[in-house]
Amino acid sequence: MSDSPRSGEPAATPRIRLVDVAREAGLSKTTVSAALNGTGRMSGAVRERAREAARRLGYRPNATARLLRAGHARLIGYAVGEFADDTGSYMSSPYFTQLTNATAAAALQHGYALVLLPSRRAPQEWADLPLDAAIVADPLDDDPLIEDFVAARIPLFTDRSVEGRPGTHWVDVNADGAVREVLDHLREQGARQTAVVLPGTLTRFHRAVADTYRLWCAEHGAAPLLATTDGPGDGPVVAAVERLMDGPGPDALFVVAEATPPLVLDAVRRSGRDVPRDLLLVCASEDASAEHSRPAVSTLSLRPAAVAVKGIELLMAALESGSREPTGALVPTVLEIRASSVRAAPAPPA
Amino acid sequence: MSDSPRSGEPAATPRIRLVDVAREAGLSKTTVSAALNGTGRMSGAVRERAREAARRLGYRPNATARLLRAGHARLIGYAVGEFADDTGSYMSSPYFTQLTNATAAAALQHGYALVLLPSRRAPQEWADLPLDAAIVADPLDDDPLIEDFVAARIPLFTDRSVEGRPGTHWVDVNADGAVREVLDHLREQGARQTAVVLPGTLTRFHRAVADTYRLWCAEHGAAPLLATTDGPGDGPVVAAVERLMDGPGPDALFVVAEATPPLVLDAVRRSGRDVPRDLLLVCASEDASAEHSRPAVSTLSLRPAAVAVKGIELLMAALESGSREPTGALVPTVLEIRASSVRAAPAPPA
DNA sequence: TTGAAAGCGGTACCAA
DNA sequence: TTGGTACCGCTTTCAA
Repeated sequence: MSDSPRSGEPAATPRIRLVDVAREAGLSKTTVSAALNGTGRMSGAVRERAREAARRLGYRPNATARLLRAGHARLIGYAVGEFADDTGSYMSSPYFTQLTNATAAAALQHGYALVLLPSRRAPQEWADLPLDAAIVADPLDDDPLIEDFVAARIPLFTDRSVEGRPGTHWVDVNADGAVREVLDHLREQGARQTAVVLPGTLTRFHRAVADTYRLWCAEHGAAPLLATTDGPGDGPVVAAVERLMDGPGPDALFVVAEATPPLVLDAVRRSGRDVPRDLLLVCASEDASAEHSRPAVSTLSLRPAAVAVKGIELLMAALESGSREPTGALVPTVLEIRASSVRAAPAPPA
Repeated sequence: MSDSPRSGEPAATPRIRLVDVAREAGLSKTTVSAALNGTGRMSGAVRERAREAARRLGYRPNATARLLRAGHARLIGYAVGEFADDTGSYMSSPYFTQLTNATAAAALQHGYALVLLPSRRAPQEWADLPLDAAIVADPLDDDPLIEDFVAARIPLFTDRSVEGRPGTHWVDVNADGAVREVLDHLREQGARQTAVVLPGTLTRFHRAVADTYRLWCAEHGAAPLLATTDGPGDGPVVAAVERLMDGPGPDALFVVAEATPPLVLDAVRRSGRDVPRDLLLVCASEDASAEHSRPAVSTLSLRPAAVAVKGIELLMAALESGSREPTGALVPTVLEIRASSVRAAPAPPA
């Protein structure tokens, strides 16, 4: 119940403080502090004496006290859609895994560490954490978390939905360009009709994809064919593909809902179609398994790592300048063309 | 360069402190603090006056100062093998993704947040963070990170390699039981020889698997057939499986190296074998795609979520009692038997 | 019911 | 070169 070592416990050795070291070394707090931090000017002998005493006592500076003095904790809060939810449907996706990894790496490189936040459950649960900034990946519409951070005037990095608000910084994927690149590519490979599979619950990105898809179809006089999944995960996507393949169907498929590419390939094949002969396939996915299936599956990478790096860059600039001027950037996607979307596979040389 | 608002910047509004609110409300720090925290005894009018002033000024308590007073930050450092490395080969595995998720969720449930740490690069980089405890998932042999935490007397949760050291807590997967369960299952299904695919670089877990495998083979008079991958990721595993399938080969396969199950299935099929007729297959994997392939792939789950929950439990117990008494626990695995490892699939009823 | 003052554990400014 | 002391911002004890 109490923090004081009054209870009848194993009495976790009351932590050694700077004063203890100073007393042991017969020096003052100031001198010992300077000695250990390598600052100040003093004889090598004194410095060594202080260090020796610290070592002997097993002294560890109290990080919180330092932070209080420093005025910042170099800590960035990080929240993702369903993150830290037992279901974890989102975080099992390679996109978010890579985004999280890359964000942590980029932040660390700048001397900041990421704190994993509960995304929805309890609001303001981060209030006790000394956050210098926050990141909300894949925010909901009118995400309360975003409102919280903005209200707290904590520099925030998230998607374009915050564009223009002071203290916010956005990075988004160029959905429009991505969709056009994929559809153009498939058309060049001879596709007459490209069907698209989207998740049932649309994020900003998915809405943009749907819009551009319809637009592109109108521009090219093609009939849009849009399938929607019943939920997240491989199962619903496979089911949607099977539904799409049931009947004459399209001659190209662009699966945007996240799924394991080899599984999509299998689903198409079960309909009796050959890929790429009867159907061209592109998946929006960061899953490395795409390049190891036969045929290898063409993928559209949303480049989570690039999003992370750019976002951290914007955040760092804001943190260093202290400016609340909003900034933002669009990150281009990358289309990796593999065998699954190339109609005329030339005979391999030799 | 400087923290003081001296530079010619947009002068990020000097943060509102408790004293500012007190002055605004015409009260003392003490009273305002009590009012905002809902502690102390005071007239509703005064409390409201304090709150109103805080709201008007947009007051946000300084988390660091609170922590200093509280004596703990409720922060747990978290490091994984190659985590926060641009390569990210490890973290792209569902095992670590789920382990991380579940750990964060469990910690959060106890009021602690996870801080993502750089695993190898710079030692002691966490020294500036007010960590109450640390977690090292998948430590290296004689991991320097572990030595650091132990030396710093920070309660640590990792694998069994630390067994018995004060202040450490371990949770491990029951590798021995897992291997026996899988091999027995395959044997019951008629397998005469089960080959095993392991990663090239063996972790504690993989070494235990190899040992038990050899032992089991000796006990059952079977010839061990062990293949090793050239590196992490799907590619090398697929290559290893292809090598194994080249020739007469075994009649069952237990893939322990992490790979996308449908890809393994495909690799086996390319050798002309049918699964499960010609070859029974079990993969050690947390990948959900296993249940959506045709046939669905049997998996051995190492239960990262259970490991996380148990580990956090041990850590919390230690943190609450202040005891440095080492603790530990073994978590059982789960074998999900699906079509890929059941030889005689009975005709479905009706 | 309210407030003054003493810390929490360091760091940094000066004076000696 | 070294040490005294104020201070980071908040909570808490205790006296008024």
